[in-house]
Amino acid sequence: MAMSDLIEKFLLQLLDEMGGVAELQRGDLAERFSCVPSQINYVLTTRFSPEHGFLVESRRGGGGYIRITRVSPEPTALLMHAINAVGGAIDGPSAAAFLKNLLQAGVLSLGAARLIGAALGDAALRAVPRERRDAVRAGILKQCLVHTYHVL
Amino acid sequence: MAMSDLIEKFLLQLLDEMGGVAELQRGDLAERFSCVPSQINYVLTTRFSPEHGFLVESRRGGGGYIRITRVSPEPTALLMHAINAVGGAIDGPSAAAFLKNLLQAGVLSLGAARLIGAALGDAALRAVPRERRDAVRAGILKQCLVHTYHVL
DNA sequence: TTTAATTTTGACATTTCCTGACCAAATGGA
DNA sequence: TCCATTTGGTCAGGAAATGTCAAAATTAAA
Repeated sequence: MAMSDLIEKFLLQLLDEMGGVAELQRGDLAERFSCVPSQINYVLTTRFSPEHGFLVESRRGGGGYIRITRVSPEPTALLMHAINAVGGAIDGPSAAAFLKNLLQAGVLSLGAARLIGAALGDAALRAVPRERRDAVRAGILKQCLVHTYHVL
Repeated sequence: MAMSDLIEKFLLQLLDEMGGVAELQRGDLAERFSCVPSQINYVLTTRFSPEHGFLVESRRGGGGYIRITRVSPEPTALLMHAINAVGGAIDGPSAAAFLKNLLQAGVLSLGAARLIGAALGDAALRAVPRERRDAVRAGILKQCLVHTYHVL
């Protein structure tokens, strides 16, 4: 088993114990495994990338740190599925359910979900005749999701 | 956690307790944290800059002071004005200009501005007859801004 | 056995933090 | 007025972290 695998395993276990967020110092970890610090970067980029469902933040200088956060894996797949599932019309409650799901899956931030919710509400669509609102709502929702997909 | 972070935290809490304005003496604060006075300046410039939403005033000499003021109430006024200015209908370019202004004023994040832009675009409103799009757009934009106002 | 992919290492760059020496302004008393 | 005292400001440099990149070593695949 390569050293990178050991480091990965260590970090995964740490993440489990810490409930999804682990904060550490690169030098410490490197010392613990008797390797050069830059090897930690290698492990982070190859095994803790966003595609693998992790977010890595860091800060340099005195008191610097590296923070690894477990996020939902494969947001793009979920988004694609959601976009296809919206269809040509969608009523308010269904749209709200969609947003709630994507929020809980971590694909949308709370702020984004609420913002889209505001754009989809009946208050926002007052200028649209009732019988056409579901179609308009679908168009807006889809476009917002497509936008989110592109931003990801 | 670096000392600068501790000082920042202390000041933020003080600002909360004081309702947005904190007045203090550089030497006192430095002594409290056992650091050199210039470290206070470092914290102020790196964490309480105007971009971060703070105003820092000071005076030297006997009875000198440093006053930190939270200047986030500004965005709410801008938002109110914008909401009132939208009116009952708004075309695409005008809406884009609105968003750009609010973005530059720091009222909207880049992500939020783009998201609203996506919800307002012709692609999202293709289910709406052209002659009614400006009215629908105004409704959505207004509702998004109202939502942002409530979140602030 | 070759060839390609992955891992490991180290030199160098960049960012952030902390300190201290020196500078500038306001105050107050002689 | 003059000057000593009391504040805060500025700047440069060292220290403490992380980031980058490419070459060397190893391992896996054809």
